Amino acid sequence: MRISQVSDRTGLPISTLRYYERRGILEPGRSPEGHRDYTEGDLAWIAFVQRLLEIGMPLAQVEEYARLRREGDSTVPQRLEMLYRQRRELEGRMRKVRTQMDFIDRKIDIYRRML
Amino acid sequence: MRISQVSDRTGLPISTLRYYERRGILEPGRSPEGHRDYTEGDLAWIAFVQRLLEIGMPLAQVEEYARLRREGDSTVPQRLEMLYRQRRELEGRMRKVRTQMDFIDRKIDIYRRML
DNA sequence: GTATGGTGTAAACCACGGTTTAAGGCAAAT
DNA sequence: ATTTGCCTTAAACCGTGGTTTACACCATAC
Repeated sequence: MRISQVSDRTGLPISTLRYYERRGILEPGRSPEGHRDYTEGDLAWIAFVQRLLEIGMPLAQVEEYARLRREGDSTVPQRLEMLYRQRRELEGRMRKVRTQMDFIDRKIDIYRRML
Repeated sequence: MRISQVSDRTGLPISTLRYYERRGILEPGRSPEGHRDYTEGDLAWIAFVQRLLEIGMPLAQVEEYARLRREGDSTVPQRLEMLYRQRRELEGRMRKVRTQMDFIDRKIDIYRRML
């Protein structure tokens, strides 16, 4: 599958697909003419990468994740550890949002009393 | 109070205090020599600005908030509306984090089964 | 044969919220 | 006297996650 199709199916701009490749996250095969040639497996991996980014994992960490993945199944424990770390990250974010909510609610209350 | 003390008490670098001033968020008085002279009221306002930024309000909106504040109590309803808007923003963020949490939990589960 | 569309590369550019540097000046403290 | 702390303006720089530009190549469509 060529890059424009991948762009259509993933919603990622072509430029971004090439950018991820520069960062070592993707490494599609090449057609005889030197064009990128993506497999369905590549597509699934891109979808996963999109999720990792959505949950706030920095690109550098996704890069590291990709590196581990290339090394094979023996690195599953490390990858799992990365996911756990990200989960803790999310827990922190959740707590933070709750604190912020409390703050804004108090402030809103003060303002309402002023009216 | 001079700028270095404000920097110490708020944790904001001097450069940032001057930057906020350029953006129209702060406007401390001046000493006879032309040095910035902050009051306790300024300090309280800076603390509030820090909270607004922490909860993810863009600097441009904080600027707008500051502008309203300068206009006096008649703008309290508009400011209240800004706070409501930010609260809705936070609600969205909360929902998002919950979705992300679900995703990562599912993925962790899959990986654990692989081991 | 030439126009169109897709591909390739490297490198500059973007938003955002600042931070840092440069270059010069004034006033109080040591 | 010289160090320290403040003042000014203007502009460059930072990280992050891309986006855009400039330029060329290749293959099919007309």
